[in-house]
Amino acid sequence: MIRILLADDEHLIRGAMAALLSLEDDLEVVAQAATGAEAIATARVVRPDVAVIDLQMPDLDGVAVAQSLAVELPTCSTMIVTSHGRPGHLKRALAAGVRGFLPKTVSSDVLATVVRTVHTGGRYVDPALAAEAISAGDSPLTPREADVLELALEGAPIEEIARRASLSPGTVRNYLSSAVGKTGASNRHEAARFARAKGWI
Amino acid sequence: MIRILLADDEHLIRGAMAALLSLEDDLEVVAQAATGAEAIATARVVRPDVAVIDLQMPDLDGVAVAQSLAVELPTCSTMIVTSHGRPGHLKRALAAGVRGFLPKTVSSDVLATVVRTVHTGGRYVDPALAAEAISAGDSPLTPREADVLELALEGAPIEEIARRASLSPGTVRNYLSSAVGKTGASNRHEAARFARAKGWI
DNA sequence: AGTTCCCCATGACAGATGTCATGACTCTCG
DNA sequence: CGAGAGTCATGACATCTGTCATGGGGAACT
Repeated sequence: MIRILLADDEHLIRGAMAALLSLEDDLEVVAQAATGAEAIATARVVRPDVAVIDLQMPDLDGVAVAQSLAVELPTCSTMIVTSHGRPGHLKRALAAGVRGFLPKTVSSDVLATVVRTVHTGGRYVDPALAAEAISAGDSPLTPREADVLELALEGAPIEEIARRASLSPGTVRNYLSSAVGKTGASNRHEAARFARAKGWI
Repeated sequence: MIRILLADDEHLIRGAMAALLSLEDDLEVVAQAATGAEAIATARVVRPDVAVIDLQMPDLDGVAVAQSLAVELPTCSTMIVTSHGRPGHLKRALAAGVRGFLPKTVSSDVLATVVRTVHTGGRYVDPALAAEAISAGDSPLTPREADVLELALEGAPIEEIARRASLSPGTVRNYLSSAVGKTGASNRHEAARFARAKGWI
């Protein structure tokens, strides 16, 4: 019997997934959590075999949870399910030791299969997401450029970005200009959206 | 027995919700759809009592589906479930004749209860979303301002917005300036994000 | 030691953007 | 009808942004 921890902030989804996984004879949902912190705390106690974590949760990112679990419970395999699969997340997740990465568009059969796969030490990444990640390529942005571009995401004026990044406005403009060039965008806002879509920030 | 049509592009969620609803004795999921168009086509054939529609789907918006169903199948009550509850959607949904509006954070009990409520002609809107919608207030933007601001959302330069809206660049700048003033933002990008958050565009 | 890349900054310039004044046309409402 | 509001446009002005040249300092690699 594979003991599963399920974490998703959407109560409905979580309950439904639990119901669905429980239909399988060899799977058992032994704990549920609605936040990242809760997931970690619960995992410490119940020590599940597999943790199925939603990528987007109010507090801790699914990847952050996976990172903690990898350290604290090396015997527990972590897999992530997500609604919006951006390439960057996949890379970060794999780097954090996640063994399975699925969009929520897969069928329940696949989910159950992947739970078994990761439990036996295998890995599984959704082919479509993998292809997207490969096509997105590596980020051409330097760390600083990425920082600044991320602050630009909310549409703040350069003055504010400079303050928040503790840089001179001129430097911010240089970084942004460079980022705009690298992304092929026509202004920083477009560049920021593009980089976000690629998972670079 | 209440006959239900379930539409959600996320296969996993849809299957899970179906499993969950089927646990109830008086509910029966008679059809499922992965897109808006599919939902409408299927509904025409199976004529369900209640349609449970996800707000965000690849093709047609959940609200658009609700609108079609209200016309074609007046006997079918429509309710919408969503992950990201923005106030504007709620208003649009109610205007489209939707009888129930829920975030996916609710428990399955609530879902089942609301299905029964809307089936008997009642209405149900999640209290938290309702409060948010009220606090967001009505949009101060004129229709044209909203149009233009929406085009600005992607970060396009004014030149392109003007082309896409078939307006002169000067006019676009006037609308945007007005919108920026009304939202209290410091530039159009911030204004666009703000308006989006409020559900105005 | 030299090269290369990143970080940070400044200054200058052109073009994009935000703001304001102004005006014509249309529609609605009292 | 007149008032008010929305739509569309133009012109002028100040400011913001994007781009480019330039330079010092540090880290990494050859």
